[in-house]
Amino acid sequence: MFDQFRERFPLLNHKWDEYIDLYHRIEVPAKTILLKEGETSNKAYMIEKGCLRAWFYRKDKDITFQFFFENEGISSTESFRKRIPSFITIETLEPSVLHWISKDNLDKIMEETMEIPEMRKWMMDILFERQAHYMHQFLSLIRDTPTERYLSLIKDKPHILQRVPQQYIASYLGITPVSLSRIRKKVSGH
Amino acid sequence: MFDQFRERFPLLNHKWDEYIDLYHRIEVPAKTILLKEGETSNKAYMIEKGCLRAWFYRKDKDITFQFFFENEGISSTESFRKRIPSFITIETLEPSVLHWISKDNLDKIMEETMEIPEMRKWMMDILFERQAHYMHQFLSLIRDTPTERYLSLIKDKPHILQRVPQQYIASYLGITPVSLSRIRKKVSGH
DNA sequence: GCCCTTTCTTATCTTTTGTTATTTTCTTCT
DNA sequence: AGAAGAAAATAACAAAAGATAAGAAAGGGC
Repeated sequence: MFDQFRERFPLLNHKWDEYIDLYHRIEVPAKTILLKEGETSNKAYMIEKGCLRAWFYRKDKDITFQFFFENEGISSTESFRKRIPSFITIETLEPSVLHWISKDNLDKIMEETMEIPEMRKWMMDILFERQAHYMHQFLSLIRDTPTERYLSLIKDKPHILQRVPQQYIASYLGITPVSLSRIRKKVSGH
Repeated sequence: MFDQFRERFPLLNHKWDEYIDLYHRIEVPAKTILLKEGETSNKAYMIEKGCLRAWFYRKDKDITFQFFFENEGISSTESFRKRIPSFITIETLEPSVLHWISKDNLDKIMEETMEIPEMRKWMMDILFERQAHYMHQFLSLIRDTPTERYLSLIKDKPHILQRVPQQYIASYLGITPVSLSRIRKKVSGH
């Protein structure tokens, strides 16, 4: 799962071995909570296999605000970065295979690799992409109707619909499960 | 306006002079369009005085998705970074004093300063903060009602309400001007 | 395969928002 | 200051979404 990095950058191979050794592989069942709202995150995860969601409570309902799949990284960004309590819970939706690394070790990797211009550029790209991702999410909410957002989801991220229970998708779209069910009926040719 | 940077970082003073010379000061009236939807951005701006908004068309209505004030930087991020057409228009709301720099020059500054660990850390912080900003915007839209969002705006960013016409705030909240007017009436004690 | 639990759908009613049009208030410009 | 234009408030109606409850469908565990 880390071969993509190894191939991509001209860092000496043994350095990659060293870094990859700092990751720990774990297998966990569905509905495993990796980080609880209020706790301070000190692990970042890479997903080898499976699917996770990040969510939080709001008036005794849970609101999902992001899904994660294979080859993506996941952490409670602000909590992990600033060592403050997380406002989200991270939970597996399927049995998953994950690789985690501690904050201290990741910081160490960062410090070293950020000296290398190429790695730096790569890191910046990732940060800009993530910023753009959230910006477009925000934009879609002020611009589109729930029906339009559902249709975009079908078009752009069909894998989410296939693997994630509908109730979680509803809150991700900013609506109730009942409303999503109505929209689904409407768009499937009344 | 650049003194904040000069004081903050131990870069030799003459380096700052050199960088600051790459900025051009301009004074523009209200409703000046600095970048038009579809054009490729090659300038980034710093705001010395005034107030701007970023917006785009949607079904012949304009939708505002961000406001900018004194001491903030503004550009069509993706357009500027990737040299692709911008999907937003940038426009002054008040007569403003701005400082702009070309992409080439800013790239040059970046390349040099990113070698310095302290500057790098600062840059990373900025990128993370911006990511967190959009994330929270997104979150607020799937979590809160328009009324709640309006109340947060009063509480957290009262300066926006004081300086920006209501119709623009409405689309920023994801609702119509009529609806915002109703909400205002409701929360001001029926 | 069967039971139990969870998830999804459907129905009804209430509340909120959108739409369109009109009136009132506020700005701006000469 | 006064006129013209822009912005905001209001009204009336339509459309959409929330809340709650009940029944149908699906999925997991044994």
